[in-house]
Amino acid sequence: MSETREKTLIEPLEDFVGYQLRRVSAASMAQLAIALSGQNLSPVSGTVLLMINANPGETQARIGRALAIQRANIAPLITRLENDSLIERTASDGRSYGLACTPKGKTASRRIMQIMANHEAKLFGALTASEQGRLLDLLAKARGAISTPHED
Amino acid sequence: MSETREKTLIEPLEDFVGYQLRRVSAASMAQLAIALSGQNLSPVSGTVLLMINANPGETQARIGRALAIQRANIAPLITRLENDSLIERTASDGRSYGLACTPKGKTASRRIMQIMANHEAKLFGALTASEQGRLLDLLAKARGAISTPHED
DNA sequence: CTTGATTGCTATATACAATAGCACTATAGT
DNA sequence: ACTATAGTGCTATTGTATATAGCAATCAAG
Repeated sequence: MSETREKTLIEPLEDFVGYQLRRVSAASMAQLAIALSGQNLSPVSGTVLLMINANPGETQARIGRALAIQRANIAPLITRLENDSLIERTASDGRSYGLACTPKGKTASRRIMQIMANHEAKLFGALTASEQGRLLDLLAKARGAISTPHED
Repeated sequence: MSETREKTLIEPLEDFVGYQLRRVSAASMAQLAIALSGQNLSPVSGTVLLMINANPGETQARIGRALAIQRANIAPLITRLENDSLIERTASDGRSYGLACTPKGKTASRRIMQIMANHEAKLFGALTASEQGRLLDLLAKARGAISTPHED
C-alpha cells in the first residue's frame, strides 16, 4: 500500500498568472482533444468550423484573424474541412472565397458545441457559476489588454 | 485614413472558459517566447531550469512530473541544458541522476525570473493587483480540480 | 496603369507533446 | 536467491500548432 504520496516540489512560478494559465490551458486542451477525437477533429479545427458556422460568408483570412491563426496556417485546415464535406467555398471576390457550412457541417457544429459545453462542465465544474463568470471576465479583460505583436 | 475598423465576427465560444483560457495563454506564451529568446531558451526550457534551480538534487523524472512533462520529452531538454552548462547531473541512484544548477545556471535562473516577472507586469498590468490575485486563485482552484488523464 | 495591399497557398522550420519500445536498475514477494 | 514488478533515462517516430519567407493572382487607389 503506502500510496507513496510524492513529496511536492517547490514551484517557483506558482504565483505567476502566465504560468498557471499555461498549466490549466494545456490540461484543458488535452482533455478537449480527447473529447473531440470521436469527430476526427482537433480543437483548432473544431473551433474554425464553429467560427465558420457562426459567420457564414466570411473569408478564411478574416476567420483566421479572428482566431489569431495566420493565413499560411489556416489554408490546410480549410482544405481539410472542405475535403470532409463540412464546409463549402463559393468564389466571392476573385481572390477570396466565402465560406459556409454544409448541412453535414452544421450538424457537426451542433455536436461540437455540445461536446465543448460538456467539456466545460466537466473541467470547470469545481468552480461555482459565479466563479466561472468572474474568471471569464478576468480572462476577457486580460485578453483585451494584450497587444498582439504583429497582427498578421 | 479610414482605419478600416474590421467588422467584428461573432465568437461562438466567447463564453467558454476553456476558449478564453486558450486565447490568453497562447498570446502570453508567444510574448514570453520573444522575451526569452535573448537567453536562447524556450518557455518550457526556462521553466525546467527554474524548477531545477528551486529543487536541487531532484531527478528529471520528478521534475518532469511536477511540470506535466513526460520522461520521453524531458530527456532532450535536460541534455540541452547540460550541454549549455546550465545544469549538472550527479549520479545518485544508479538509474537516475540528481540535477542541480551550475553557477552559470543560477545566474541564468535569476535573469529568467526577472524576465518572467517583467513579462507578467507587461501582460497583466491592465488588471489590478487584487484582480490578478483573484485570477490566480481561480486558476489554481481550477487546476487542482482537473484530473490528469494518465499521470505519466 | 502602375503601385501597394490583400488573398490563398507552398515550403519549411521550430516547439511541444504523445506513443511505443529498449536497456538498465531497484525493490518487493516468495 | 530468484523472480516479478516497477522506475528511470533514452531513442525513434508521429502529430499538432505555429512561425517565416516567398509566390501568383487579384483588387484598390493614385
